[in-house]
Amino acid sequence: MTHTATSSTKAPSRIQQRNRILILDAALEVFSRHGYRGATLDQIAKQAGLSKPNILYYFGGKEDIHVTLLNQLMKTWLDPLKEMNPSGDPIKELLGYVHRKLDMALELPRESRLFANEILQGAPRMRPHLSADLKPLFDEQSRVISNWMDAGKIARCDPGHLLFSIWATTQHYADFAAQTEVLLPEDERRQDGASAYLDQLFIKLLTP
Amino acid sequence: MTHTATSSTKAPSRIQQRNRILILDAALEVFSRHGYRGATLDQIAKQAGLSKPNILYYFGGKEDIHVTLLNQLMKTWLDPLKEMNPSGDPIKELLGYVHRKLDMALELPRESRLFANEILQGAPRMRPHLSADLKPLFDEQSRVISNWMDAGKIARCDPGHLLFSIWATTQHYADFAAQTEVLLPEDERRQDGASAYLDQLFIKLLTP
DNA sequence: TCACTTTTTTACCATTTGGTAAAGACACGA
DNA sequence: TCGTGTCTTTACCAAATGGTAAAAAAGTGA
Repeated sequence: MTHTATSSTKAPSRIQQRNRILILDAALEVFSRHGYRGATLDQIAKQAGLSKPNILYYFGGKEDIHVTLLNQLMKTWLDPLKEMNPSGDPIKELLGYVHRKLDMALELPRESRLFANEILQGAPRMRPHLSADLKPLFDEQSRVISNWMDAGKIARCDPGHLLFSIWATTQHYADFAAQTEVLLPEDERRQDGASAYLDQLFIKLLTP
Repeated sequence: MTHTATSSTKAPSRIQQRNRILILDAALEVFSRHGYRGATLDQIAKQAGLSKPNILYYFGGKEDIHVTLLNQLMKTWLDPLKEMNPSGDPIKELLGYVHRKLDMALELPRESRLFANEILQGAPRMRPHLSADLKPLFDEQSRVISNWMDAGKIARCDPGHLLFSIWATTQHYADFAAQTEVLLPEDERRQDGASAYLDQLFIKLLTP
């Protein structure tokens, strides 16, 4: 067998685990900055502190690394949305979601940019995931929000566009950081500002 | 002289104008999809229907094309923000801005993606522009909004984050179109939905 | 310690990529 | 129709890129 690394037969060794993580971390850095086409194996290798052939010992190729990263991302990316509890207090649940999303954007900006890059490029490698994983969750949570509106617990608005606006406003702080860094003086750049503003924005929208 | 095309000496001929536009249009298509590093001159040449050396007859190189595109973009990109009138009705002015931005995102998605790509990559070629052109305008309009709040004409909130959220929500419809296409059924994908939702969102935020 | 497996390195390779040189084709006024 | 400047093509290049083969080195269990 060419390389055992590809998930198949037996348990991965200590060193295998370490290096795969090293590579994926380096790849995340590079792919999230330059997109799939713009990233090179040499960049990833250098960032990981390994040689290019060594990287190809652990992964089948450039695309394999990218796909692995995307699969991994899809899990963590959807988690905050799943945590929304239909029987909780609607406004609290939605604001909680906003905060989890904002925290994620600020703590995992590379993941956010990786996602943004993939979508910007037309989601060539991710569309199946979007249909299979995101779409059902999106529909389900849209229905939950709709039910809250029907029950008069929150003001009526389009649930889909509501979710879009939550994604847009939170991810903006990760994806457009290069812009906000220019526009906001350093002392105004803390999380508090964004967090307080988004609270205000969505509380006003949702309060009946 | 190697090529007269570089803006210097004399007036550009008919064919020169046509081909430069052809090239810039093709480059916009390619750069906006793949980012600077991911785009290739061959792709641009093919898209433009010209040979690669022919393209290099009109532009100094790959970077020259990208920079030209970015300069061009900066103008049209800032226009909607400039049109906000300090002595008009605040809510009407701000909603007008939201609509102009949304229209632009929907009519010029390639420009929006070009911008997003550049910022995602850390704005390596655009940071000077941001500081020189966007920052002053951002500060000025933030002050205008602040004054409206001081006068009690709109509810108080952070003007900077307000502008961020307008940018985020409107550009989302261009930059993340690949995602919304998966999530929204075709008949719900018209502009009306987004437009009505954003109206609601920002009216509620701004009404005192 | 020794055989055997896993990991890493060295040396390549074909293709792609940004870019150039120079010869041709073309337009157009005199 | 001819000459001169504009535009386009052909034929290249050196470097970068994704990837491979095979040998060398490092581990590892008996």
